[in-house]
Amino acid sequence: MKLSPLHQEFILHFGEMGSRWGINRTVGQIYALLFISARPLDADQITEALGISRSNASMALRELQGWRLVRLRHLPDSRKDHFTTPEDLWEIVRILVEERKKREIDPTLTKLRELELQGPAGDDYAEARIAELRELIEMLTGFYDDMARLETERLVKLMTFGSRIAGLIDKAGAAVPGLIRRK
Amino acid sequence: MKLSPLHQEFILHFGEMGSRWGINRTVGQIYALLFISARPLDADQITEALGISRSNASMALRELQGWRLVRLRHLPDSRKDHFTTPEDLWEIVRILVEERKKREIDPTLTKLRELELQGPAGDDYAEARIAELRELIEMLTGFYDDMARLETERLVKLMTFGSRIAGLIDKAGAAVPGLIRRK
DNA sequence: CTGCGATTTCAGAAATTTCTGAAATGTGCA
DNA sequence: TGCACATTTCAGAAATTTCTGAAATCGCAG
Repeated sequence: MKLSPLHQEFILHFGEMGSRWGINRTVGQIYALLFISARPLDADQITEALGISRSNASMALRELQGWRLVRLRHLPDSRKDHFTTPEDLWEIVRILVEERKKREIDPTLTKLRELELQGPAGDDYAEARIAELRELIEMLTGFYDDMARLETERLVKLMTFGSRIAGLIDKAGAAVPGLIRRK
Repeated sequence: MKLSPLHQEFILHFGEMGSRWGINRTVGQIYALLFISARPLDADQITEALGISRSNASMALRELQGWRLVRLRHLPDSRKDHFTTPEDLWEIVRILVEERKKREIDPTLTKLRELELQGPAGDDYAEARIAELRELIEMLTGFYDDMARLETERLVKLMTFGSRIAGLIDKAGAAVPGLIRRK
């Protein structure tokens, strides 16, 4: 399992970016390796390709599975576990956004609601700011939920259509009064 | 500068979330403190409120300014630097998305283009995968650029309108053939 | 200039995260 | 059941990140 220069560079890049993406180098590298591998790899192949310990690979793979970015696959000829990334890039995008939302946004939304539930604390500015932030997050996650419900083809159309949507919305919004509520 | 329980909880939460958001605890806490403060604070007030060293505050504030999430403000009565967060939450969202794009996505897009430029490396699968990924990122960032260009009011309308957009798109897309290209 | 308060820099300490090797546990086939 | 291989766990080592205190630098009022 020697890596071509292309693989090398791609994998090293993902390793380096890992810390910015909130994963560690090994996790990033394994994901990259699986992403550009035509067929599922087992843990020993990964271990050898990346020059890491078997236990490190095991933990990183577990984390990637926790993110649903890597899947276990049992090949008929081997008793080892083999791993792959989902083929469909749009599926990967959906998973990534959903998982990041779960880890980075939902806990804060919950906390903000808790704080509001605790009632007035005698600091109007802070309370207003917290309420405002909660409302914003609710709007953004609401929009995300709507988009997530669309099938991929429509999503692609929508994105390709880009800013021309804005024009449509003005018309449509005007045609459906009461629909538009501004913060 | 003693903090109310509300402030305490809010600030501690942002500190804890920091690691998930790719910033450290101090940076998260300072941002939280400034976010719910009705008026600008100077570095010593921050230092005292959070129980951190002056130098730590200095470095964290520098990082927050690098993110454009905190601004320097000179108060007429004091020669100390004072700090605030932008008032407008939508502005904050725009800044956050833009900065994260810059740090988390742009370097990878650049790298993918580099790899493609290096020409065929004899691994069709990997090359196809890389091209596919690059195209996807281009589509997503292109859509982001379009949305970022909209003024806030239109953006809010669009988000509120939610998935009903999809219906519009189908009609609009049909009316503009050649516009829709599916990967 | 000079002096003083404010700020930044930076080397090392402290804390946290990542990684390893060894031991424990799991799995299924003979 | 027992064996052979596969995987996971986990305590400590290694690496990295964060934080501090002291010293250096800045900036401006007198």
